[in-house]
Amino acid sequence: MPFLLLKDLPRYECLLEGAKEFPELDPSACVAYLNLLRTGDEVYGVIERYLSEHHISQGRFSVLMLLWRTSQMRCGGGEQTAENQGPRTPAELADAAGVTRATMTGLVDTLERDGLVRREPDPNDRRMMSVELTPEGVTFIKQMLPGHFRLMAELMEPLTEDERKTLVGLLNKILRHAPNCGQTPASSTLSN
Amino acid sequence: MPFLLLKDLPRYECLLEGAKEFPELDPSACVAYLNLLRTGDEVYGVIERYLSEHHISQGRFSVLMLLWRTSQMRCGGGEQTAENQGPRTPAELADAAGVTRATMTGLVDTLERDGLVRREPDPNDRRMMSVELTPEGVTFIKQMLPGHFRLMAELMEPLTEDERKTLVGLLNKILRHAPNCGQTPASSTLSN
DNA sequence: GGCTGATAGTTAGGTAGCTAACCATAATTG
DNA sequence: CAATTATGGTTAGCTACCTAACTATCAGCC
Repeated sequence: MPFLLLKDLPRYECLLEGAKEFPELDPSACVAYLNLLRTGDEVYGVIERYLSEHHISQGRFSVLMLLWRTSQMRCGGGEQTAENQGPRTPAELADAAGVTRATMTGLVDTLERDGLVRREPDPNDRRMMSVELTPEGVTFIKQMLPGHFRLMAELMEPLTEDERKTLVGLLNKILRHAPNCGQTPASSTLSN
Repeated sequence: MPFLLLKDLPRYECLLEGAKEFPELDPSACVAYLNLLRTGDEVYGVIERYLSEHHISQGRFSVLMLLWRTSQMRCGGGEQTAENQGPRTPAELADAAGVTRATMTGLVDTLERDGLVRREPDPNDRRMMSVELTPEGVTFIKQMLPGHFRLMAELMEPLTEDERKTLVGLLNKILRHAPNCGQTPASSTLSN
């Protein structure tokens, strides 16, 4: 899963040099940005390697996890309404996964091809399909999840609990601000 | 640029609940991992929106930046050897960008199609092409870079200089450890 | 009931990533 | 020198993502 990040991050001195020509260049912001993406890329790649050894991609795995959560919610007892049953139609899955319905069609296609999910027509609305884990899919996800969680734990092992909290706090500062970025000033750059 | 991350990150209580069934699940590690990816995803998306408004993808933009850096190195004077000229063949570009040669072929194809780069045969090695920015490509990258840097600065604006240093330090701890992850124990999970 | 607008899932076409294979060329070995 | 190995760039086929368009169905309105 490459970002086409430059494999060797630019050294800080190079960024200082660049700042001479581009006053908009803030070296420490660049360093933070590139390190954030690079680290994300790297950890994502580690998980992806684990999954690909078992012939599944991150995307397909996420669909299985969403469906598994849905099936767990059904087994959890209590009041079940449409809102808290978890995603099960292609549109709901796409929304939860942050991709388009068209993309979800393809993902469910290959999962169905491999026998991990099945599609059923919705009895109440003829436009809709319902996607469910097959028994094989349940077995597969249950086998994969321990290793997946173990790998996540291993990736974060270098950080103490306090450091993790610090990291999450800083990330959330960025995350909350990100949607506001680039709304007006950057769009007018080309009117130089 | 979706990771197929779950759009709504699981709440900490859900992770605690999950830890009952999966002893391998470390809740704070999960939170840190998911927040890292989610934030990276979000900031990447902001830059991507800026670029797509100008009809270019992150990948193609990175190729242009690599080539621009190469051309700058040539103009920098001093001793020029093959090693410090910067990437210019498809293989060198692919290596620097962290993608395969096959992928780079496609990227250069569309950049050439749009008149931003040109391919020249290498005079010394008949297997090789040399990829260079066209004047149009130079103009384009120069127009784009100020806005690109401004956006990076804007994204990191919520953090102070100290916080940025802290973030980078924590990220580097993870980054250095990541290549060691998943080497032996996770592979044996399926022998449960 | 008929019409209009909205929704769901899929298809088509494009880009971007991969692997494997291919052909041409260069380098190495005996 | 001939054979073998290595390298470079591209192609083919696959998956994953997008947008736009399509068909079928549903919902709302008059």
